[in-house]
Amino acid sequence: MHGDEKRHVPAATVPRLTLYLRKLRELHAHGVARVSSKDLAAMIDLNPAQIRKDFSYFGEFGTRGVGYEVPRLIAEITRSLGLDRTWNAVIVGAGLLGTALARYRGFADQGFRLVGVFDSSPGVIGASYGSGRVRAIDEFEAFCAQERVDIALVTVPAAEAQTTVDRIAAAGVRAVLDFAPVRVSVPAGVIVRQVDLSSELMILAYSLADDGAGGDVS
Amino acid sequence: MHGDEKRHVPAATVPRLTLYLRKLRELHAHGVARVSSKDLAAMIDLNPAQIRKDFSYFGEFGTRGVGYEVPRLIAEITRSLGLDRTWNAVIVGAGLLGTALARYRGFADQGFRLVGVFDSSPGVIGASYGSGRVRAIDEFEAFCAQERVDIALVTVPAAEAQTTVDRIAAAGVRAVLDFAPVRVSVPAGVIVRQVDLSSELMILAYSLADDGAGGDVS
DNA sequence: AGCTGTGAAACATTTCACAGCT
DNA sequence: AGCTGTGAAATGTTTCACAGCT
Repeated sequence: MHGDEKRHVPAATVPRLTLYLRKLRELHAHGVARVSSKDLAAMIDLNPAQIRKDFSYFGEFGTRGVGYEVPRLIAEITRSLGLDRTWNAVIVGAGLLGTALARYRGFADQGFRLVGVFDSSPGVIGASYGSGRVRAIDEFEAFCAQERVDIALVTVPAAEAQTTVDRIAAAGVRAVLDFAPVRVSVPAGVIVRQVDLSSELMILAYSLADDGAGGDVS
Repeated sequence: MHGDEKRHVPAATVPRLTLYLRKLRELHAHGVARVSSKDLAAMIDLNPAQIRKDFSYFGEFGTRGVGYEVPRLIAEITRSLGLDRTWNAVIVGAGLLGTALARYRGFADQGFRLVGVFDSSPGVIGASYGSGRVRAIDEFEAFCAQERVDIALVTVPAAEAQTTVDRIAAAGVRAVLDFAPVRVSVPAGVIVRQVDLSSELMILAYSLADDGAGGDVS
């Protein structure tokens, strides 16, 4: 209230900030200069108070009676999310999904830089993926010692996920996005998020089976 | 309490059921016949009461003093999630991600059957993706009239996501898994879930930037 | 008059703690 | 003695409602 005291940010707020940022960039691209929480809420289908409260955990970005300046708000959320810098990412596992992600431009748009792709299979090592070549996983530790790696995207088969993540954590990488359909455990200080296709399909199945409709599980 | 009255299932319970199911199948494959909520909780890193309460929304599956029979529990959760039948899925958008998903076996393992892949680009239509060929999106409505389609996985570019989903919903498909980084709106009765890579990366960036570690946002 | 920022109320979810069965 | 099933308490999140600024 009186300075830069660190407020406690609810876990549910952070994913919403990414939605706000995306919509605000879109508004900015369309030349919109100002927006109110009411307007933004209508666009994202949320309660306006939710939006104001989410912002309030990071500061006071608006003007009473007026609303929020779009560029200012973009800058503040960008900073709040830690996107005012570049994060280096690697992909471990150059299978179908791994190579699809490696070729996906739109990484860089958001301040994420793909600095390497690794695999253990000799048949894949050396293959080209757009801007580089797949490296052997055995080079991973040496690579990390040379180049800072902030985030690892893990796209190895389920059976290899845990040992892969162990290795990644041991090499000092502190954030993992796991696409394998297994929960992995990590030492304290390492964050894992999981993107789980079969889980998502099952949740949809539940909603379909449960009732004719609106069984929303989001 | 006295029959098959439909209890209200919290939205947060359903994703956890998929985790239980996966772990139970693993236990079953390893020949484990019984498990207690305490043991299962330790494996998934959850509170035992959470697990018991999640189950309780669907019935009483355990035996006091003993625990849960693994096969029985698998059967009950499978049924509760609506996985005691086959669900037909299509992929719309045969780009990098779409084709990677199309080739991904492990769909069928879970009772999901990929019955078609669609795209609008002449360069891609007719291309083979393992068990079939990419169809023209213009055939989509006719296809849906012929074959039941329960779930559509949308892997088109962001700019086309909304019109694609409109078309899918109009064709009578009631569940969508959207991989495009835009929130789409749908008529009532249609369920959308979003898998959002850049949002996930931003959430990881927040956790990394925020503090040295444990800034868990899951 | 209009919109933000925020305590307080309403609602949802998780965890505790224990009665009740085996 | 051990473990489930579940009310009740604790915790977390969303929404309301309004004071305070422009």
